[in-house]
Amino acid sequence: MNAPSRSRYDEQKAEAVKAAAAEFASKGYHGASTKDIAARLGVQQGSLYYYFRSKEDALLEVCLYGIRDYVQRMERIAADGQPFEAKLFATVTSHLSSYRSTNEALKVYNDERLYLPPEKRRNLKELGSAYREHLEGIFDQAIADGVVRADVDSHFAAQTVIGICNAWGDHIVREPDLDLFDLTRKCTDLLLHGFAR
Amino acid sequence: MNAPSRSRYDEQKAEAVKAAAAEFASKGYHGASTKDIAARLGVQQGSLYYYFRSKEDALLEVCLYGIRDYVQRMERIAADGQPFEAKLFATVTSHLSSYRSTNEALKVYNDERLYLPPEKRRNLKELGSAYREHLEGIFDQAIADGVVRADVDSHFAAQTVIGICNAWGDHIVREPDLDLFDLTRKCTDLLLHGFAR
DNA sequence: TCTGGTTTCTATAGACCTATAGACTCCGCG
DNA sequence: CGCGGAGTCTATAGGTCTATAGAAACCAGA
Repeated sequence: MNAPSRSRYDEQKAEAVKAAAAEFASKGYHGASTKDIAARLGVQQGSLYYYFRSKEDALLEVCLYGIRDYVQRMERIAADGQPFEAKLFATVTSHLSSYRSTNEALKVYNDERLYLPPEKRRNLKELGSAYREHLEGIFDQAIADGVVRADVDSHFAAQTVIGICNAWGDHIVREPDLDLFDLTRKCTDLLLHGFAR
Repeated sequence: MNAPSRSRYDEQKAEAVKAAAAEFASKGYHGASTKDIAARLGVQQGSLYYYFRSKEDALLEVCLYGIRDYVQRMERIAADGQPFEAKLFATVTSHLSSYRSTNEALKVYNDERLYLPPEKRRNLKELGSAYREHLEGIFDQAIADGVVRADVDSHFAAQTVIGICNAWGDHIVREPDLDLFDLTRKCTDLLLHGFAR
């Protein structure tokens, strides 16, 4: 991709983050050892410490990698001029496809970030809140526009959208041939109209 | 409760399972040590092995404890003669309130069961499948009755109901003064009618 | 009080894990 | 060729973890 502009160090570090993400995702933060990560990366255990100050820092980097571009996408969706339904569809698409594109790092963000000490979690918290608040804003706007029912609690709605996407994310990670488009359609259909006739 | 009918061993073991559940829920299976569990129970680390053959067995027992009565409740809901809406409400109520009543064991079942080796997970799998299938059956029936739209995929619907409940379950465990009734109402409202006007 | 069973304790073996220190290899450049 | 830095390796200190073995405490009934 942008190989020429990245140093060998950056490239290798990105690989290391991916390896850590994969191990953390499948075994959990505490269940994955630095030896496991190193083995996946094809180096010796001690060599990891050339790229990470500590295992905890590796987790932090994976989490950041997992949520960053994802928040940016959310900002773009919130700011574009699309109607509510399109925004919702785009949100779900973005969220679900993250589970494929960013190599399990989002799953790690969701499941393992709580194991970080508070001071290291601060940046993450801001990113996560930013995401939720953008989504809430989209719902507030839709309520004001009369597209969403006035009695809907936008905080509940945003959390639930995130929750549904994360819940299906677990399935996506585990079942590689799930049809994401179909799943996205079903999710937005539920969110908009429910199951009742 | 039924203290007279239970031996001292059974009582202490139940306490041990609860302690293990609490530790596994807050630190994860690998992050919680047998020493932590013992400390919470008020005994020495080695003493745990009087009740559990291994740490893994402790996890298994916690998971079983977490899902058992919950499946039974689902069976009762599926079999009662109530209309669909009432069944759905009861399902969500049952699921969400489990996160309070059974002391985090359901959370452990959801988040940590994958760390069990396949042979120990078999029983759990059956219980989990039973749960999902009952829920699917409720949706199939509702579709047949014309209460739920014919184009709804009952498998997707069941998984999503479970996913939403689990997602909110995480919040419930972390925030003790969430209003469960209100939350249940909002969830069923979403599931039935969606957010759109 | 003595006895046998139940429950808990102490102590430890043996494994594994993180992080560090210092040596080694590789490669671009003068 | 020789140098210097980047990246990787080996080896290990120091800690924690699970599981076990055997001693000790407790308790009910004869």
